[in-house]
Amino acid sequence: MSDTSGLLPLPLAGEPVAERSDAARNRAALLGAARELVAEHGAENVTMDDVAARAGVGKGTVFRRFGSRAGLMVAVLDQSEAHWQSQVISGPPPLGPGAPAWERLEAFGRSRLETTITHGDLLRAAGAGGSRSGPAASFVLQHVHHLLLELGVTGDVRLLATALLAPLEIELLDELRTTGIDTERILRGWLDLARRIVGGR
Amino acid sequence: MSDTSGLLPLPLAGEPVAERSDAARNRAALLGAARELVAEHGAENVTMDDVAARAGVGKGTVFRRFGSRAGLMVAVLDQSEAHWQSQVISGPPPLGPGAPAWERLEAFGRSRLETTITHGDLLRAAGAGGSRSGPAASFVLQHVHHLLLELGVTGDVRLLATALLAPLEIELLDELRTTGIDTERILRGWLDLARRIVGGR
DNA sequence: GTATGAAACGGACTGTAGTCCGATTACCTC
DNA sequence: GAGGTAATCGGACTACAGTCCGTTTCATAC
Repeated sequence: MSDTSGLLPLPLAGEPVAERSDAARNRAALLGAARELVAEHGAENVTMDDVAARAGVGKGTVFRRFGSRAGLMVAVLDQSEAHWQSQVISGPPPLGPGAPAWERLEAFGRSRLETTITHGDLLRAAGAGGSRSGPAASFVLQHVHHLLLELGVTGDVRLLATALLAPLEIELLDELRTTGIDTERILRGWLDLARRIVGGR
Repeated sequence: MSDTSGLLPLPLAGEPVAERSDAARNRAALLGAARELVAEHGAENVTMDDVAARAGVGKGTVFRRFGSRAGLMVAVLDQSEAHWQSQVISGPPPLGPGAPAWERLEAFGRSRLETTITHGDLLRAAGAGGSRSGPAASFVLQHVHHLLLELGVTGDVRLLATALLAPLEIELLDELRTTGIDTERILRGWLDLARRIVGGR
């Protein structure tokens, strides 16, 4: 009961109740194995058994740590997107800070479109909500939300940001490109959409 | 070689090369079985074996006719949406024809949002592209495209229509509602988006 | 160091989507 | 109506995601 020591496993805020050392080690091993296998064979050709074997753990462990195949892919994705995020947070303008908000939004669209296509197989493997769950996803939403506010957009900005991101989801892009619409046209369309949402420009 | 008879299986346009009678019979039986099972147990609890058994055919046949579980669900969906489509084509305004385009678009959004949520389980089972493939999906796109044109929207109207539909996809709606955003707010947000896309209003 | 309880482990097991190929059947020609 | 052929059929088979539970390992207390 009495917390005599001041140096405990700090059960501070909400959930993250600290992870046992073997658990942490396995999480890292699994993430590494998954990253390698995805790089070698493409996300669509990586099975959970593969990942478990490469990491040298049992299959049950993969699921205990990541919940599902989609969950694992989201975790890999979050790693892969770290560099992109750093570009947005502290890279050179106009993607990074320092440029006017509208130019940052333009740069964001261009860059996000590229990144989504590059990580296409991971995003598809991460499943429907893959591009919408996990740290990477909320970072993106947060960023657009912020830019829209800076641009003086009024109303339900949260929903407008979501609406602006929706057409950049991989499934939709796949569909459009299958129909013969190329990336260039998609980008122009998105910029037009952004312009209309932001208003007068 | 020589086409002496004028009354052949008419290989007219593109694909539909006519279906053998047993094939057609089985397609109908499968569709019926699937519809019943979905109604009884919900799409997420219907397996391909169930459907094959209920229709009294082999499992291979289900896949030959519909390609995949998602394909089957899209087919069921297309049936389920027939009534909704008829409302749009020839029902009373403002959803049906006769009302000003803007009012029709408002009615469309409201109605589409409801329908998507109602058919949620089917749409989810139809998978990512489920709401974007099949006759039902292209009908919806076509309709929005048409209304936007009537409203004098200029630019890449095809892409704008797609962008306007994207936030109504079931996965996104699920996500929003999980976050505690209710249907009413989603609808208001969508109408705001539509207003911005259409311009001045 | 030892004891103890909780958490994590692993791999056999289950359920289901999707494939394969020999047997069957519809349909056209003569 | 017999024959030929290409499409269709069916159900055993494969591959993979996800579950379950007896066993092992970690962390803390004493």
